Amino acid sequence: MDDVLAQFTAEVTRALVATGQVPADLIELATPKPNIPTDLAFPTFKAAKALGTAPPALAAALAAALTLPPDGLTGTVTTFGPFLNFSLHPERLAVAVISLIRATGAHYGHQQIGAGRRMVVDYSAPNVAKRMHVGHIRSTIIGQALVNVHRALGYTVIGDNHLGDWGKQFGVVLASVERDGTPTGQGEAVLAALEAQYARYAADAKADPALDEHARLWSLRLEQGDPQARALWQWSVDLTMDAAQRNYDRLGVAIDHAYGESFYEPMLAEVIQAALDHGVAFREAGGAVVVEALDQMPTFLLQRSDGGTLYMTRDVATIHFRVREFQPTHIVYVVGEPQALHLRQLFALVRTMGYAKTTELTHVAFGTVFDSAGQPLSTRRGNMVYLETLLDDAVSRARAVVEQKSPELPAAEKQAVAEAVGVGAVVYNDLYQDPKRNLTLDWERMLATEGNSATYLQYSHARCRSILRRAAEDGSAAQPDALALLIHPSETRLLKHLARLPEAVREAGKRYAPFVIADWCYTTAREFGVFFEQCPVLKAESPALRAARLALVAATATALKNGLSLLGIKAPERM
RNA sequence: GGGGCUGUAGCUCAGUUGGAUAGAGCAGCGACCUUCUAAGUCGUUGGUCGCCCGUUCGAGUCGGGCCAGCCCCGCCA
Repeated sequence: MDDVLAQFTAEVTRALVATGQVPADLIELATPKPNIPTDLAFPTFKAAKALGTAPPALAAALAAALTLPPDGLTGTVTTFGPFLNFSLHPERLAVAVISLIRATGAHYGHQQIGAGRRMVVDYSAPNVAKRMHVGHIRSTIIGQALVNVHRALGYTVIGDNHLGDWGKQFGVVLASVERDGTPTGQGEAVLAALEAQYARYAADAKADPALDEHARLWSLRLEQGDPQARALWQWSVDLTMDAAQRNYDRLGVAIDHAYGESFYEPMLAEVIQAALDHGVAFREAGGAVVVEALDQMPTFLLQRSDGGTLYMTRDVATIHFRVREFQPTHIVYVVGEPQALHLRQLFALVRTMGYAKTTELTHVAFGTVFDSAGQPLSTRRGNMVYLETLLDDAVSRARAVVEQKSPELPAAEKQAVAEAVGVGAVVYNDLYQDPKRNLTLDWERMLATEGNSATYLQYSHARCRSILRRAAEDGSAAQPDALALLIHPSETRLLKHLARLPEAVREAGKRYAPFVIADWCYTTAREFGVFFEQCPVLKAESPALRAARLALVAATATALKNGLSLLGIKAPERM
């Protein structure tokens, strides 16, 4: 089913072509900026030039010659100099938009443009034996939103959690466990303990070469499949995933697979050999396998001189595996901007090797998180913020606000609202702006309950639901409606914006930019806020108008909830 | 030295096939709760779109050159 604006555009295009005065390939319609009081414009500059006439003359001639369908979505047609402007017909807009939202419900905004395409999304990727921190939250939250958006667009999406469960540092993890024992506890607390003993061991090893050598030995035992090393490693993987899962559950994150780096260990020799055979890489005198001067990019390694592999090696193997296993049309990496060069090199290498001939490879780069003093967050600086404590803190602050604003709610509901609001604030903080910008962790901004904030969006939804609940209680919800009565300017503005959700979802997918949907949600909430002030619903002048406004409120609630759901934000019924 | 990202109001950000008068929020000032949730709404203050040049009917948007901030550039991930 075409969305309303697509129908409108098609209708206008058909009418323009039917005049016989302008060929279809010269018709480029534009959506004017919000400050321009029209809904669709035909800037006639190019067409006029091609036809050898003046733009204002062409606009006027077309306006005179146009015949629009009498029952269509187009209302008035006007000219403004060289611009030929089309406005939506308020009554028919209301009927079309609300009917479509009613018919599609929780799927309003969903479409099928991605049908038949398969997308692997690589996101989250926590490191085993470490807590998830703000660096992982960006990948996790942006990645899940992109998964949601592309599923809504009809793509078959496969999420893959590329766990950092391999590499040299595991020798230190295992050696420290051997020396200091296995910490016990729940969630991130036990991981914190493990991190601490890792740090102690690493520090001691700097002074004591024997400890360093011992860690190297554990690393080797692990790579060779030694049962004891393997068992300890598995224990740390399970521990990490348990803790991560608690965070994922709260964030509405569900990742289909977790093929960690370790999974690719058996495929690495083949990858190195293939690169050598192909000639894209060579083995230098010291033994290292080198890729040089690929697409003017800096040299990098596929194998260390001591025979060890690198994350590049595993990443090549990962693409090779994903292509064979999933036959994806797209692979999307939700990885920080500092790794941009690495991924460009990776993509260039697999292209050269012929591993991903028909797969589009995309790096969705996100910026670095800074603290309020402008310092990057790092364990070493001591300003690191961990995901679980971040969520807990946000929820407890939200709880205080709920206590103050809605003391009448039952305790269990207060807690549920606080969880939705607190977690929503953290999620929204990562989704309200373009991911490639750097982000400042600003508690005031993040936990704001006004302006462009998750809380404001949730509040707007709750207000809709509140009206609908009252209507259901007094029985007025059952009245027959007359949607064509919705012609108040604030109603029309709201309806026009509701009509834009499908387009916003498409754009968010195309640009890998969830903030497009966040923006849509925000504008929806604003337009609803104006409508709420200006148009009484339950006390509307007539039963028919009340019923029509109730339908608009219901449509707004549905659409807003859909938008929030794509972002992974819950929409409580009351708050 | 080479490369990437960013630069729009005091602060945080939108502005994407070039198009009309560059938009929000926060902060500041002022107004509105006997009417559906004031976590709201309205008004107002605030701009050399980093700088210069170019492309053209038209540039915040495209191209080139500078400037500033962050990041990356073989044996970590």
